[in-house]
Amino acid sequence: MRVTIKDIAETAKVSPSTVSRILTGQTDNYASKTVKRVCRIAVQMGYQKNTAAAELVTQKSNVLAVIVSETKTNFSEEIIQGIHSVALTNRLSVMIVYAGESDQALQHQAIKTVIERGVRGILLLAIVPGEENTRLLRSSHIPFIFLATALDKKDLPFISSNDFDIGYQAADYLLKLGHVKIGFAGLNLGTYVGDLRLRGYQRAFQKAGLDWRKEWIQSGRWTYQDGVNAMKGWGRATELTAIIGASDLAAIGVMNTALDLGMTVPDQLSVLGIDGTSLCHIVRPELTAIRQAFYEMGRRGVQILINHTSIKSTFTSFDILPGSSVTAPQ
Amino acid sequence: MRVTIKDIAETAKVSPSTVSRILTGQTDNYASKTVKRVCRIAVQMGYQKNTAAAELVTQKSNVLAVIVSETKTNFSEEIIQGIHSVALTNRLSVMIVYAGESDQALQHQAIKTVIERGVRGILLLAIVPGEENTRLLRSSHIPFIFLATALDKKDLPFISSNDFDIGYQAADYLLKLGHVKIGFAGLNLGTYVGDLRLRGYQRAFQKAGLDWRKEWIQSGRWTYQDGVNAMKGWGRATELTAIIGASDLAAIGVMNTALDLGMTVPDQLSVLGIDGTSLCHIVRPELTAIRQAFYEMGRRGVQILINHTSIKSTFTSFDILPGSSVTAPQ
DNA sequence: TTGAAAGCGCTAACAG
DNA sequence: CTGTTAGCGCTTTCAA
Repeated sequence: MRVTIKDIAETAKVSPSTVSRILTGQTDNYASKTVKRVCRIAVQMGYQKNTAAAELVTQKSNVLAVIVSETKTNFSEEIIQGIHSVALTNRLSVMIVYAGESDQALQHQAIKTVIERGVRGILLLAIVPGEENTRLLRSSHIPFIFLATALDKKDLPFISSNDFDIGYQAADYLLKLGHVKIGFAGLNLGTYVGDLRLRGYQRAFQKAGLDWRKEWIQSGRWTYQDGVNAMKGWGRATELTAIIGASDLAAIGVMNTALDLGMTVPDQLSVLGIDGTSLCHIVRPELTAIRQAFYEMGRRGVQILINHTSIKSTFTSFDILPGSSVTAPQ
Repeated sequence: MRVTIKDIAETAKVSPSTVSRILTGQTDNYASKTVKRVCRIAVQMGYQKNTAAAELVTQKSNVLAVIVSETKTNFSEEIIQGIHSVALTNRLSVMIVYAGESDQALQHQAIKTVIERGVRGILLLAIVPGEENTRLLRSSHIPFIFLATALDKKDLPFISSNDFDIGYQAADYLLKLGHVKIGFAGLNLGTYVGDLRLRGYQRAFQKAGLDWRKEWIQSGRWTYQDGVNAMKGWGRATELTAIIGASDLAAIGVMNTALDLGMTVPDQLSVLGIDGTSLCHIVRPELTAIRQAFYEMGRRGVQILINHTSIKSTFTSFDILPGSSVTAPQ
């Protein structure tokens, strides 16, 4: 049996309440010799607090839950680091639970688990919730926020980039360099985020007074393989002079496939990623990308959850991560 | 206030114990109409179990803790997936806590947190513990196991590859291809794992009746940058015809730097990684690597912790992940 | 400066 | 088939 507060109380010849108060730092009005004695005995006996008991009585928890999509997104690590950085300074611990991206049953399971633990807040990473899970979240009265994915249900709070702007800026960046035939690979069309990015892209063309073509858009699910497939589809003789990857991985898929086809990047084909993760630096040529503020999303998410202000959606900024995979058309 | 079992009991006109039993699935000897009624009411009232209370009374938890090194290791994801796969089928949830790799204070904090939660088991990823933390772990009486890092303290259980063999096989593979001047970049010498890999490498040379040189070994801390630095140090005119990276990232650092220096890979220089993570596929040329069984480490780790057999150290196997970064010397 | 006592929400004997 | 009762380990009034 683990040693309890009561055991300490007995050996220290004080009451359990005294031990409790001292161990939780309320030493203000205790004789300092009592404090010292109790602490010493606690250590000697190898006392470890029982968090479950404490949480039960105080009715609050110091755990933040992060529900992560299982999908191979390589940016979650960065977000989680942001989350940890703020959690640490607030003496919160972090519990990470995996769920499918859109498998509602798995999602339900994950959400239920963390609600039953009475966590202090819930951060949902790249998760798109169904009706029922939305209800479940709401009914828990636990503060929650979605990260890295915008949602079209207006009353669900999220922190993400403005995906319309991302699409717009990506296309605009290439258009301004002089490209006019620009592909878009790996976009998950039919999702809110995917559609927004596409509309941003289209808008940039419209503003430039140029036309885009349907066959320049190759949808997918943000993956490396989607980039590969798109590029294979367009082939070596493509009219495109620049391609936007819907994610870093998709862009790298495009780039590698282009290289495999014997094309040169960026001279024959410019490739622009979206995300700006560490992968950009380790591929050759280094990937130029729209860099999202993932770390910041994590930080801000926690801050919003623990400050008892109202939780509303915000956008984080993004910028261009310079690389060597984009140039003006030759 | 959240709905409790007592609330349900009242509206259903039964006792709390009845509700408890039904909700925990002990419906065997209950009138099925009672069961149905109770379940219906529970759902209607939006009941969510209070896990803290349940764990307090049953004195056991369904949480596995994973303590992860903050160091930029890119294989932890694979291990964690392995952990989750087994956890899921055993209805265990997983809590991930970050700690420094060798910052004993951060480690202590992390270990303490999970012990205080009374978790079911502790998995430590790429963590090398100090004396005090070892004691702390032991004194908790919670089963624990180290993953992906061998330990020289014989009584601490771990699951990892045999690092001596890895070093040996890596060198042997290149020697058998005909290389005789082989570098080793990014090894963290002074650590148990780093030293073992080096000894394996040396042994392979000895067996082949060949000599290695001190300047062929460039130590570091497994990072990309260490690979870059090592290759910069050797320079374009190096006598080396093949290089082993201590990790995939280190190998990629070597490879990219060699390319930047105008060398060709693998013709002028073969590069072999250690780890075999997904990065190998997205770099060009694709990285050939010693592939460790990370997913399996995670799976086996959980199985060992939850089977109440004795917990002892084991090795997982490794193999060669074929790529295009290694060839016979030209 | 300290203690007594109540109770958080749940489970599990033991009783009927 | 169901209820009564006790108690997990902790915190926190209230009282001294």
